[in-house]
Amino acid sequence: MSLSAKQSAGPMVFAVHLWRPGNPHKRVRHQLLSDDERAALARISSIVRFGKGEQIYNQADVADAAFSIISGVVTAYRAHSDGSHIVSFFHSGDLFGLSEEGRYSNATKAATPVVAYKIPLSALRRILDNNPSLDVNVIVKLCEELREAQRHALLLVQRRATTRLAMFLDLQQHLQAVRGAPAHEIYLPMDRSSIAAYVGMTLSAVSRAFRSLISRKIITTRDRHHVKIIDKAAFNKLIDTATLDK
Amino acid sequence: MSLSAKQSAGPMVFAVHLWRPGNPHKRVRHQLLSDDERAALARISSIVRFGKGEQIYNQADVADAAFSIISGVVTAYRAHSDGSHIVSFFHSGDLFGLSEEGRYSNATKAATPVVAYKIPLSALRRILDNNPSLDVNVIVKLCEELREAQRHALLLVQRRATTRLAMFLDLQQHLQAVRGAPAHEIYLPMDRSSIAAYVGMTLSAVSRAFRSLISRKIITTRDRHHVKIIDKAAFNKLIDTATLDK
DNA sequence: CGAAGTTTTGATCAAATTCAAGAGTAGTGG
DNA sequence: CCACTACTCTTGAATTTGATCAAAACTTCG
Repeated sequence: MSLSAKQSAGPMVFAVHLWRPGNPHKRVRHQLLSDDERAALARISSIVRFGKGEQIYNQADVADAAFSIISGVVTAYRAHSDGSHIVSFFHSGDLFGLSEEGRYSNATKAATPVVAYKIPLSALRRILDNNPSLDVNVIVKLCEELREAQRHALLLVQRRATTRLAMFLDLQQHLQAVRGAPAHEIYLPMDRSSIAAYVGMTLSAVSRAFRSLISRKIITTRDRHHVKIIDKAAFNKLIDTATLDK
Repeated sequence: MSLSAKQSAGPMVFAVHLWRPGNPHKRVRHQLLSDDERAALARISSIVRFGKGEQIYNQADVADAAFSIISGVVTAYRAHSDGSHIVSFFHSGDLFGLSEEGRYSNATKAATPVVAYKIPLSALRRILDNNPSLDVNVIVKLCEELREAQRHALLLVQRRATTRLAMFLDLQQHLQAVRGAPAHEIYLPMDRSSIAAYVGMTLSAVSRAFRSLISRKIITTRDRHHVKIIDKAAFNKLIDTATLDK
Protein backbone atom coordinates (compact mmCIF):
# COMPACT_ATOMS: atom_id res chain seq x y z
CA MET A 1 0.00 0.00 0.00
CA SER A 2 1.52 3.30 -1.07
CA LEU A 3 1.33 5.86 1.65
CA SER A 4 2.20 9.53 1.37
CA ALA A 5 3.20 8.96 -2.22
CA LYS A 6 -0.01 10.10 -3.83
CA GLN A 7 -1.17 13.45 -2.65
CA SER A 8 -4.76 12.50 -1.97
CA ALA A 9 -4.54 9.08 -0.40
CA GLY A 10 -6.38 8.12 2.73
CA PRO A 11 -9.95 7.96 3.91
CA MET A 12 -12.31 10.62 2.68
CA VAL A 13 -15.11 11.77 4.90
CA PHE A 14 -17.77 14.00 3.48
CA ALA A 15 -20.42 15.91 5.34
CA VAL A 16 -22.54 18.99 5.30
CA HIS A 17 -20.83 21.62 7.38
CA LEU A 18 -22.02 22.14 10.92
CA TRP A 19 -21.26 25.74 11.79
CA ARG A 20 -21.11 27.58 8.55
CA PRO A 21 -24.72 28.57 7.90
CA GLY A 22 -25.69 27.48 4.45
CA ASN A 23 -28.57 27.77 2.10
CA PRO A 24 -31.03 25.18 3.37
CA HIS A 25 -32.06 24.49 -0.17
CA LYS A 26 -28.63 23.76 -1.51
CA ARG A 27 -26.54 21.80 0.89
CA VAL A 28 -22.95 21.25 0.00
CA ARG A 29 -20.90 18.44 1.35
CA HIS A 30 -17.31 19.19 2.11
CA GLN A 31 -14.36 16.92 2.30
CA LEU A 32 -13.78 17.12 6.02
CA LEU A 33 -10.19 15.97 6.23
CA SER A 34 -7.05 17.78 5.21
CA ASP A 35 -4.47 15.91 3.15
CA ASP A 36 -2.30 15.62 6.23
CA GLU A 37 -5.08 14.14 8.28
CA ARG A 38 -5.98 11.72 5.55
CA ALA A 39 -2.37 10.68 5.30
CA ALA A 40 -2.22 10.16 9.03
CA LEU A 41 -5.27 7.96 8.88
CA ALA A 42 -3.96 6.12 5.84
CA ARG A 43 -0.84 5.24 7.78
CA ILE A 44 -2.81 3.32 10.34
CA SER A 45 -5.45 1.90 8.02
CA SER A 46 -5.61 -1.06 5.75
CA ILE A 47 -7.76 -1.50 2.68
CA VAL A 48 -10.30 -4.30 2.85
CA ARG A 49 -12.74 -5.77 0.35
CA PHE A 50 -16.07 -7.50 0.84
CA GLY A 51 -18.16 -9.46 -1.64
CA LYS A 52 -21.82 -8.74 -2.14
CA GLY A 53 -23.80 -10.02 0.82
CA GLU A 54 -20.73 -10.62 2.92
CA GLN A 55 -20.96 -9.72 6.58
CA ILE A 56 -18.50 -7.08 7.78
CA TYR A 57 -19.16 -7.45 11.48
CA ASN A 58 -21.93 -8.71 13.66
CA GLN A 59 -23.95 -7.02 16.30
CA ALA A 60 -22.33 -7.29 19.74
CA ASP A 61 -18.95 -8.26 18.32
CA VAL A 62 -16.07 -6.61 20.12
CA ALA A 63 -15.41 -3.44 18.15
CA ASP A 64 -11.83 -3.23 17.00
CA ALA A 65 -12.08 -1.01 13.96
CA ALA A 66 -14.10 1.67 12.22
CA PHE A 67 -14.51 1.76 8.44
CA SER A 68 -14.51 4.47 5.82
CA ILE A 69 -16.04 3.46 2.52
CA ILE A 70 -14.12 3.90 -0.70
CA SER A 71 -16.73 2.34 -2.97
CA GLY A 72 -19.88 0.28 -2.70
CA VAL A 73 -22.85 0.27 -0.36
CA VAL A 74 -23.04 -1.12 3.17
CA THR A 75 -26.21 -1.88 5.10
CA ALA A 76 -26.32 -1.56 8.87
CA TYR A 77 -29.03 -3.78 10.28
CA ARG A 78 -30.41 -5.47 13.34
CA ALA A 79 -31.56 -9.02 13.04
CA HIS A 80 -34.53 -10.25 14.98
CA SER A 81 -36.73 -13.26 15.02
CA ASP A 82 -38.98 -12.20 12.17
CA GLY A 83 -36.74 -10.69 9.54
CA SER A 84 -34.41 -7.80 10.15
CA HIS A 85 -34.60 -4.04 10.30
CA ILE A 86 -32.19 -1.95 8.27
CA VAL A 87 -30.95 1.00 10.25
CA SER A 88 -28.93 2.73 7.57
CA PHE A 89 -27.27 2.49 4.19
CA PHE A 90 -23.71 3.77 4.00
CA HIS A 91 -22.06 5.01 0.82
CA SER A 92 -18.59 6.15 -0.19
CA GLY A 93 -17.24 8.83 2.12
CA ASP A 94 -19.28 7.55 5.03
CA LEU A 95 -17.78 6.49 8.31
CA PHE A 96 -19.20 3.64 10.34
CA GLY A 97 -18.37 1.26 13.16
CA LEU A 98 -18.00 4.03 15.68
CA SER A 99 -21.18 4.46 17.64
CA GLU A 100 -20.76 1.80 20.26
CA GLU A 101 -19.20 1.13 23.61
CA GLY A 102 -16.58 -1.47 22.92
CA ARG A 103 -19.06 -3.55 20.99
CA TYR A 104 -20.82 -2.90 17.72
CA SER A 105 -24.44 -1.97 18.17
CA ASN A 106 -25.53 -3.07 14.69
CA ALA A 107 -24.48 -5.73 12.26
CA THR A 108 -23.22 -4.62 8.85
CA LYS A 109 -22.93 -6.35 5.52
CA ALA A 110 -22.01 -5.41 1.98
CA ALA A 111 -25.05 -4.65 -0.18
CA THR A 112 -22.80 -4.46 -3.22
CA PRO A 113 -19.11 -5.31 -3.57
CA VAL A 114 -17.34 -2.98 -1.14
CA VAL A 115 -13.88 -1.50 -0.80
CA ALA A 116 -13.13 0.33 2.43
CA TYR A 117 -10.46 1.60 4.76
CA LYS A 118 -10.32 -0.31 8.00
CA ILE A 119 -9.17 1.94 10.83
CA PRO A 120 -8.19 0.24 14.10
CA LEU A 121 -9.99 1.97 16.92
CA SER A 122 -7.00 2.09 19.24
CA ALA A 123 -4.94 3.93 16.66
CA LEU A 124 -7.86 6.15 15.74
CA ARG A 125 -8.25 7.16 19.29
CA ARG A 126 -4.56 8.01 19.58
CA ILE A 127 -4.81 10.20 16.53
CA LEU A 128 -7.94 11.93 17.73
CA ASP A 129 -6.26 12.77 21.02
CA ASN A 130 -3.43 14.54 19.26
CA ASN A 131 -5.39 16.10 16.47
CA PRO A 132 -7.88 18.61 17.78
CA SER A 133 -9.32 19.57 14.42
CA LEU A 134 -9.91 15.98 13.47
CA ASP A 135 -12.45 15.10 16.06
CA VAL A 136 -14.46 18.19 15.34
CA ASN A 137 -14.88 16.65 11.95
CA VAL A 138 -16.02 13.41 13.47
CA ILE A 139 -18.59 15.45 15.36
CA VAL A 140 -19.78 16.97 12.13
CA LYS A 141 -20.11 13.55 10.59
CA LEU A 142 -21.99 12.15 13.56
CA CYS A 143 -24.39 15.05 13.46
CA GLU A 144 -25.07 14.22 9.88
CA GLU A 145 -25.78 10.60 10.67
CA LEU A 146 -27.99 11.68 13.51
CA ARG A 147 -30.00 13.94 11.26
CA GLU A 148 -30.39 11.13 8.78
CA ALA A 149 -31.56 8.76 11.49
CA GLN A 150 -34.20 11.31 12.40
CA ARG A 151 -35.35 11.65 8.82
CA HIS A 152 -35.58 7.89 8.75
CA ALA A 153 -37.83 7.99 11.79
CA LEU A 154 -39.92 10.62 10.09
CA LEU A 155 -40.36 8.25 7.19
CA LEU A 156 -41.28 5.39 9.48
CA VAL A 157 -44.19 7.18 11.13
CA GLN A 158 -45.99 7.70 7.82
CA ARG A 159 -49.06 5.55 7.45
CA ARG A 160 -49.48 5.31 3.68
CA ALA A 161 -47.20 2.83 1.99
CA THR A 162 -46.86 5.05 -1.08
CA THR A 163 -45.83 7.99 1.11
CA ARG A 164 -43.17 5.93 2.80
CA LEU A 165 -41.82 4.75 -0.49
CA ALA A 166 -41.87 8.25 -1.94
CA MET A 167 -40.00 9.57 1.07
CA PHE A 168 -37.50 6.78 0.69
CA LEU A 169 -36.93 7.65 -2.96
CA ASP A 170 -36.65 11.30 -2.06
CA LEU A 171 -34.08 10.49 0.58
CA GLN A 172 -32.03 8.44 -1.86
CA GLN A 173 -32.20 11.16 -4.43
CA HIS A 174 -30.97 13.76 -1.99
CA LEU A 175 -28.13 11.61 -0.79
CA GLN A 176 -27.20 11.05 -4.38
CA ALA A 177 -27.41 14.72 -5.33
CA VAL A 178 -25.42 15.84 -2.34
CA ARG A 179 -22.83 13.28 -3.28
CA GLY A 180 -22.53 14.84 -6.71
CA ALA A 181 -24.04 12.04 -8.75
CA PRO A 182 -26.46 12.73 -11.61
CA ALA A 183 -29.90 13.28 -10.18
CA HIS A 184 -32.14 12.78 -13.19
CA GLU A 185 -32.50 9.16 -12.24
CA ILE A 186 -32.48 7.56 -8.83
CA TYR A 187 -30.14 4.65 -8.40
CA LEU A 188 -31.20 1.99 -5.90
CA PRO A 189 -28.28 -0.34 -5.25
CA MET A 190 -30.22 -2.44 -2.76
CA ASP A 191 -32.86 -5.04 -3.52
CA ARG A 192 -36.57 -4.80 -2.78
CA SER A 193 -36.40 -6.74 0.45
CA SER A 194 -33.75 -4.37 1.77
CA ILE A 195 -36.00 -1.47 0.93
CA ALA A 196 -38.79 -3.25 2.77
CA ALA A 197 -36.56 -3.73 5.80
CA TYR A 198 -35.61 -0.07 5.75
CA VAL A 199 -39.07 1.42 5.36
CA GLY A 200 -40.61 -1.06 7.77
CA MET A 201 -43.07 -2.78 5.44
CA THR A 202 -43.40 -6.22 3.98
CA LEU A 203 -41.86 -7.13 0.67
CA SER A 204 -45.26 -7.33 -0.96
CA ALA A 205 -46.31 -3.94 0.34
CA VAL A 206 -43.21 -2.41 -1.19
CA SER A 207 -43.95 -4.11 -4.46
CA ARG A 208 -47.52 -2.85 -4.43
CA ALA A 209 -46.42 0.66 -3.58
CA PHE A 210 -44.06 0.66 -6.55
CA ARG A 211 -46.85 -0.58 -8.76
CA SER A 212 -49.18 2.08 -7.47
CA LEU A 213 -46.70 4.89 -8.17
CA ILE A 214 -45.98 3.48 -11.61
CA SER A 215 -49.60 3.02 -12.64
CA ARG A 216 -50.39 6.53 -11.43
CA LYS A 217 -47.59 7.71 -13.72
CA ILE A 218 -45.66 9.32 -10.89
CA ILE A 219 -42.50 7.31 -11.47
CA THR A 220 -41.04 4.98 -14.08
CA THR A 221 -38.55 2.20 -13.59
CA ARG A 222 -35.90 1.48 -16.19
CA ASP A 223 -35.03 -1.68 -14.29
CA ARG A 224 -35.23 -2.70 -10.67
CA HIS A 225 -32.38 -0.43 -9.72
CA HIS A 226 -33.19 2.72 -11.66
CA VAL A 227 -36.20 4.90 -10.97
CA LYS A 228 -37.18 8.23 -12.45
CA ILE A 229 -39.74 10.66 -11.09
CA ILE A 230 -41.91 11.85 -13.95
CA ASP A 231 -44.66 13.69 -12.10
CA LYS A 232 -42.86 15.83 -9.58
CA ALA A 233 -46.01 17.66 -8.53
CA ALA A 234 -47.84 14.50 -7.57
CA PHE A 235 -44.68 13.11 -6.01
CA ASN A 236 -44.24 16.13 -3.80
CA LYS A 237 -47.85 16.07 -2.80
CA LEU A 238 -47.27 12.58 -1.46
CA ILE A 239 -44.38 13.60 0.72
CA ASP A 240 -45.02 17.21 1.63
CA THR A 241 -47.35 16.31 4.44
CA ALA A 242 -44.16 15.76 6.35
CA THR A 243 -41.55 17.76 4.54
CA LEU A 244 -40.63 21.07 6.05
CA ASP A 245 -36.97 20.83 5.27
CA LYS A 246 -35.12 19.86 2.11
CA MET B 1 -24.67 33.41 38.92
CA SER B 2 -21.79 32.07 40.96
CA LEU B 3 -19.02 30.71 38.82
CA SER B 4 -16.01 28.77 39.97
CA ALA B 5 -17.12 29.18 43.54
CA LYS B 6 -18.80 25.84 43.92
CA GLN B 7 -16.63 22.94 42.98
CA SER B 8 -19.15 21.22 40.77
CA ALA B 9 -20.75 24.05 38.85
CA GLY B 10 -21.30 23.98 35.13
CA PRO B 11 -23.07 21.77 32.66
CA MET B 12 -23.07 18.07 33.29
CA VAL B 13 -23.04 15.69 30.39
CA PHE B 14 -23.56 12.04 31.03
CA ALA B 15 -23.07 9.18 28.62
CA VAL B 16 -22.16 5.56 28.35
CA HIS B 17 -18.51 5.34 27.56
CA LEU B 18 -17.47 4.76 23.98
CA TRP B 19 -14.15 2.98 24.10
CA ARG B 20 -14.04 1.26 27.40
CA PRO B 21 -15.70 -2.11 26.78
CA GLY B 22 -18.38 -2.66 29.33
CA ASN B 23 -20.79 -5.29 30.39
CA PRO B 24 -23.59 -5.03 27.82
CA HIS B 25 -26.07 -5.88 30.53
CA LYS B 26 -25.03 -3.21 32.95
CA ARG B 27 -24.22 0.04 31.25
CA VAL B 28 -22.79 2.79 33.35
CA ARG B 29 -23.06 6.41 32.47
CA HIS B 30 -20.11 8.56 33.31
CA GLN B 31 -19.91 12.25 33.90
CA LEU B 32 -18.03 13.18 30.77
CA LEU B 33 -16.64 16.53 31.78
CA SER B 34 -13.90 17.34 34.25
CA ASP B 35 -14.50 20.07 36.81
CA ASP B 36 -12.24 22.36 34.82
CA GLU B 37 -14.16 21.77 31.64
CA ARG B 38 -17.44 22.31 33.34
CA ALA B 39 -16.13 25.52 34.80
CA ALA B 40 -14.98 26.67 31.39
CA LEU B 41 -18.42 25.98 29.98
CA ALA B 42 -20.11 27.62 32.93
CA ARG B 43 -18.14 30.77 32.25
CA ILE B 44 -19.70 31.14 28.83
CA SER B 45 -23.14 29.81 29.68
CA SER B 46 -26.21 31.32 31.18
CA ILE B 47 -28.98 29.55 33.03
CA VAL B 48 -32.40 29.69 31.45
CA ARG B 49 -35.84 28.51 32.51
CA PHE B 50 -38.84 27.44 30.49
CA GLY B 51 -42.40 26.82 31.60
CA LYS B 52 -44.24 23.66 30.74
CA GLY B 53 -45.18 23.69 27.07
CA GLU B 54 -42.97 26.65 26.26
CA GLN B 55 -41.07 26.51 23.02
CA ILE B 56 -37.30 26.68 23.31
CA TYR B 57 -36.53 27.13 19.65
CA ASN B 58 -38.22 26.42 16.36
CA GLN B 59 -37.20 24.28 13.47
CA ALA B 60 -35.11 26.24 10.92
CA ASP B 61 -34.34 29.04 13.37
CA VAL B 62 -30.77 30.29 13.14
CA ALA B 63 -28.90 28.23 15.71
CA ASP B 64 -27.09 30.41 18.20
CA ALA B 65 -26.83 28.18 21.22
CA ALA B 66 -26.79 24.62 22.47
CA PHE B 67 -28.42 23.57 25.72
CA SER B 68 -27.49 21.25 28.56
CA ILE B 69 -30.36 20.25 30.79
CA ILE B 70 -30.16 20.75 34.52
CA SER B 71 -33.68 19.55 35.30
CA GLY B 72 -36.90 18.78 33.50
CA VAL B 73 -37.76 17.10 30.21
CA VAL B 74 -37.51 18.54 26.71
CA THR B 75 -39.17 17.18 23.59
CA ALA B 76 -37.58 17.57 20.19
CA TYR B 77 -40.21 17.43 17.47
CA ARG B 78 -41.03 18.16 13.88
CA ALA B 79 -44.33 19.72 13.08
CA HIS B 80 -46.16 18.79 9.93
CA SER B 81 -49.56 19.30 8.48
CA ASP B 82 -51.26 16.49 10.40
CA GLY B 83 -49.91 16.60 13.90
CA SER B 84 -46.26 16.39 14.81
CA HIS B 85 -43.68 13.70 15.24
CA ILE B 86 -41.55 13.60 18.36
CA VAL B 87 -37.96 12.81 17.55
CA SER B 88 -36.56 12.55 21.04
CA PHE B 89 -37.05 13.27 24.71
CA PHE B 90 -34.11 14.88 26.50
CA HIS B 91 -33.48 14.63 30.23
CA SER B 92 -31.02 16.12 32.68
CA GLY B 93 -27.43 15.68 31.58
CA ASP B 94 -28.43 15.62 27.92
CA LEU B 95 -27.04 18.02 25.35
CA PHE B 96 -29.13 19.32 22.49
CA GLY B 97 -29.24 22.02 19.85
CA LEU B 98 -26.07 20.86 18.20
CA SER B 99 -26.87 18.66 15.25
CA GLU B 100 -27.50 21.25 12.57
CA GLU B 101 -25.78 23.40 10.04
CA GLY B 102 -26.35 26.90 11.25
CA ARG B 103 -30.03 26.22 11.71
CA TYR B 104 -31.87 23.97 14.10
CA SER B 105 -33.16 20.85 12.44
CA ASN B 106 -35.93 20.21 14.97
CA ALA B 107 -38.12 22.35 17.14
CA THR B 108 -37.91 21.86 20.93
CA LYS B 109 -40.24 22.62 23.76
CA ALA B 110 -40.39 22.00 27.47
CA ALA B 111 -42.46 18.93 28.36
CA THR B 112 -42.18 19.85 32.04
CA PRO B 113 -40.74 22.97 33.64
CA VAL B 114 -37.12 23.07 32.52
CA VAL B 115 -33.90 24.58 33.82
CA ALA B 116 -30.92 24.45 31.48
CA TYR B 117 -27.56 25.89 30.63
CA LYS B 118 -27.59 27.88 27.44
CA ILE B 119 -24.23 27.66 25.70
CA PRO B 120 -23.62 30.11 22.83
CA LEU B 121 -22.37 28.16 19.85
CA SER B 122 -19.63 30.60 18.94
CA ALA B 123 -18.10 30.34 22.39
CA LEU B 124 -18.61 26.61 22.46
CA ARG B 125 -16.75 26.29 19.25
CA ARG B 126 -13.86 28.34 20.56
CA ILE B 127 -13.61 26.13 23.59
CA LEU B 128 -13.79 22.95 21.59
CA ASP B 129 -10.94 24.13 19.39
CA ASN B 130 -8.68 24.62 22.38
CA ASN B 131 -9.79 21.69 24.40
CA PRO B 132 -8.99 18.42 22.68
CA SER B 133 -10.43 16.17 25.33
CA LEU B 134 -13.69 18.03 25.35
CA ASP B 135 -14.83 17.29 21.87
CA VAL B 136 -14.08 13.62 22.26
CA ASN B 137 -16.72 13.77 24.92
CA VAL B 138 -19.11 15.44 22.56
CA ILE B 139 -18.46 12.56 20.18
CA VAL B 140 -19.33 10.11 22.89
CA LYS B 141 -22.54 11.95 23.59
CA LEU B 142 -23.52 12.11 19.95
CA CYS B 143 -22.90 8.40 19.57
CA GLU B 144 -25.28 7.85 22.42
CA GLU B 145 -27.96 9.97 20.81
CA LEU B 146 -27.40 8.16 17.55
CA ARG B 147 -27.87 4.80 19.19
CA GLU B 148 -31.03 6.00 20.80
CA ALA B 149 -32.36 7.27 17.49
CA GLN B 150 -31.76 3.83 16.07
CA ARG B 151 -33.60 2.16 18.91
CA HIS B 152 -36.41 4.56 18.25
CA ALA B 153 -36.49 3.45 14.63
CA LEU B 154 -36.53 -0.14 15.80
CA LEU B 155 -39.60 0.66 17.84
CA LEU B 156 -41.28 2.38 14.93
CA VAL B 157 -41.07 -0.59 12.60
CA GLN B 158 -43.05 -2.80 14.95
CA ARG B 159 -46.53 -3.55 13.71
CA ARG B 160 -48.41 -4.36 16.90
CA ALA B 161 -49.46 -1.39 18.94
CA THR B 162 -48.88 -3.25 22.20
CA THR B 163 -45.36 -4.14 21.10
CA ARG B 164 -44.58 -0.54 20.30
CA LEU B 165 -45.87 0.61 23.62
CA ALA B 166 -43.99 -2.11 25.46
CA MET B 167 -40.77 -1.14 23.68
CA PHE B 168 -41.41 2.46 24.58
CA LEU B 169 -41.84 1.58 28.23
CA ASP B 170 -38.75 -0.57 28.10
CA LEU B 171 -36.80 2.29 26.60
CA GLN B 172 -37.95 4.70 29.28
CA GLN B 173 -37.11 2.22 31.97
CA HIS B 174 -33.61 1.77 30.66
CA LEU B 175 -32.98 5.47 30.35
CA GLN B 176 -34.18 5.83 33.89
CA ALA B 177 -32.07 3.00 35.23
CA VAL B 178 -28.95 4.19 33.48
CA ARG B 179 -29.60 7.60 34.97
CA GLY B 180 -29.59 6.09 38.41
CA ALA B 181 -33.25 6.55 39.24
CA PRO B 182 -35.28 3.84 40.96
CA ALA B 183 -36.38 1.30 38.40
CA HIS B 184 -39.20 -0.51 40.16
CA GLU B 185 -41.64 1.90 38.61
CA ILE B 186 -41.48 3.66 35.28
CA TYR B 187 -41.98 7.38 35.35
CA LEU B 188 -43.53 8.94 32.25
CA PRO B 189 -43.22 12.71 32.45
CA MET B 190 -44.91 13.28 29.10
CA ASP B 191 -48.62 13.08 28.36
CA ARG B 192 -50.37 10.45 26.26
CA SER B 193 -50.43 12.50 23.11
CA SER B 194 -46.67 12.97 23.30
CA ILE B 195 -46.27 9.25 23.64
CA ALA B 196 -48.48 8.85 20.61
CA ALA B 197 -46.35 11.31 18.64
CA TYR B 198 -43.21 9.45 19.66
CA VAL B 199 -44.37 5.93 18.91
CA GLY B 200 -46.11 6.98 15.71
CA MET B 201 -49.68 6.04 16.58
CA THR B 202 -52.86 7.93 17.27
CA LEU B 203 -53.85 9.00 20.72
CA SER B 204 -56.64 6.46 20.83
CA ALA B 205 -54.38 3.64 19.74
CA VAL B 206 -52.01 4.45 22.60
CA SER B 207 -54.90 4.49 25.02
CA ARG B 208 -56.14 1.14 23.75
CA ALA B 209 -52.66 -0.34 23.95
CA PHE B 210 -52.38 0.73 27.57
CA ARG B 211 -55.76 -0.78 28.28
CA SER B 212 -54.78 -4.00 26.59
CA LEU B 213 -51.59 -4.34 28.65
CA ILE B 214 -53.47 -3.52 31.83
CA SER B 215 -56.33 -5.92 31.25
CA ARG B 216 -53.88 -8.66 30.37
CA LYS B 217 -52.24 -7.95 33.75
CA ILE B 218 -48.88 -7.18 32.21
CA ILE B 219 -48.62 -3.69 33.69
CA THR B 220 -50.40 -1.55 36.26
CA THR B 221 -50.67 2.19 36.37
CA ARG B 222 -50.59 4.05 39.66
CA ASP B 223 -51.59 7.18 37.80
CA ARG B 224 -51.06 8.41 34.28
CA HIS B 225 -47.40 9.04 34.89
CA HIS B 226 -46.39 5.95 36.81
CA VAL B 227 -46.38 2.46 35.35
CA LYS B 228 -45.19 -0.78 36.80
CA ILE B 229 -44.48 -3.99 34.95
CA ILE B 230 -46.03 -6.86 36.84
CA ASP B 231 -45.66 -9.72 34.38
CA LYS B 232 -42.11 -9.48 33.16
CA ALA B 233 -42.30 -12.74 31.25
CA ALA B 234 -45.24 -11.66 29.16
CA PHE B 235 -43.75 -8.20 28.79
CA ASN B 236 -40.51 -9.56 27.45
CA LYS B 237 -42.33 -11.87 25.10
CA LEU B 238 -43.93 -8.80 23.57
CA ILE B 239 -40.66 -7.05 22.93
CA ASP B 240 -38.14 -9.80 22.46
CA THR B 241 -39.08 -10.34 18.89
CA ALA B 242 -36.84 -7.36 18.36
CA THR B 243 -34.59 -7.25 21.36
CA LEU B 244 -31.13 -8.60 20.96
CA ASP B 245 -29.48 -5.96 23.04
CA LYS B 246 -30.46 -4.43 26.35
C1' DC C 1 -68.36 24.73 40.49
C1' DG C 2 -67.65 25.18 35.86
C1' DA C 3 -64.90 25.06 31.64
C1' DA C 4 -61.08 23.65 29.01
C1' DG C 5 -58.17 20.23 28.22
C1' DT C 6 -57.03 15.21 28.28
C1' DT C 7 -58.06 10.52 28.06
C1' DT C 8 -61.03 6.57 27.33
C1' DT C 9 -64.21 3.95 24.71
C1' DG C 10 -67.21 2.57 20.69
C1' DA C 11 -68.43 1.53 15.70
C1' DT C 12 -67.11 1.75 11.09
C1' DC C 13 -63.79 1.81 7.51
C1' DA C 14 -59.47 1.67 5.00
C1' DA C 15 -55.12 -0.29 4.41
C1' DA C 16 -51.40 -3.23 5.11
C1' DT C 17 -50.31 -8.13 6.61
C1' DT C 18 -50.55 -12.86 5.75
C1' DC C 19 -50.54 -16.84 3.07
C1' DA C 20 -50.02 -18.67 -1.19
C1' DA C 21 -49.26 -19.12 -5.98
C1' DG C 22 -47.37 -17.45 -10.22
C1' DA C 23 -43.98 -14.59 -13.19
C1' DG C 24 -39.64 -12.83 -13.93
C1' DT C 25 -34.25 -12.81 -13.37
C1' DA C 26 -29.86 -14.44 -12.72
C1' DG C 27 -26.47 -17.53 -12.31
C1' DT C 28 -24.57 -22.36 -13.37
C1' DG C 29 -23.12 -25.95 -15.89
C1' DG C 30 -23.75 -28.95 -19.69
C1' DC D 1 -26.02 -20.81 -26.01
C1' DC D 2 -29.65 -22.92 -23.86
C1' DA D 3 -31.77 -25.31 -20.19
C1' DC D 4 -32.20 -25.77 -15.34
C1' DT D 5 -32.50 -24.17 -10.78
C1' DA D 6 -32.64 -20.93 -7.18
C1' DC D 7 -33.91 -16.62 -6.10
C1' DT D 8 -36.28 -12.30 -6.26
C1' DC D 9 -40.27 -10.08 -7.28
C1' DT D 10 -45.25 -9.51 -8.37
C1' DT D 11 -50.05 -10.37 -7.79
C1' DG D 12 -54.38 -12.18 -5.63
C1' DA D 13 -57.89 -13.12 -1.76
C1' DA D 14 -58.93 -13.29 3.00
C1' DT D 15 -57.89 -11.47 7.49
C1' DT D 16 -56.27 -8.39 11.00
C1' DT D 17 -55.23 -4.12 12.85
C1' DG D 18 -55.09 0.46 13.54
C1' DA D 19 -57.11 5.00 11.78
C1' DT D 20 -61.07 7.84 11.75
C1' DC D 21 -64.96 10.09 13.53
C1' DA D 22 -67.57 10.94 17.35
C1' DA D 23 -69.18 10.97 21.96
C1' DA D 24 -68.64 10.21 26.87
C1' DA D 25 -65.72 10.11 31.28
C1' DC D 26 -62.22 11.96 33.73
C1' DT D 27 -58.68 15.75 35.33
C1' DT D 28 -57.07 20.03 36.21
C1' DC D 29 -57.27 24.52 37.41
C1' DG D 30 -59.04 29.01 37.72
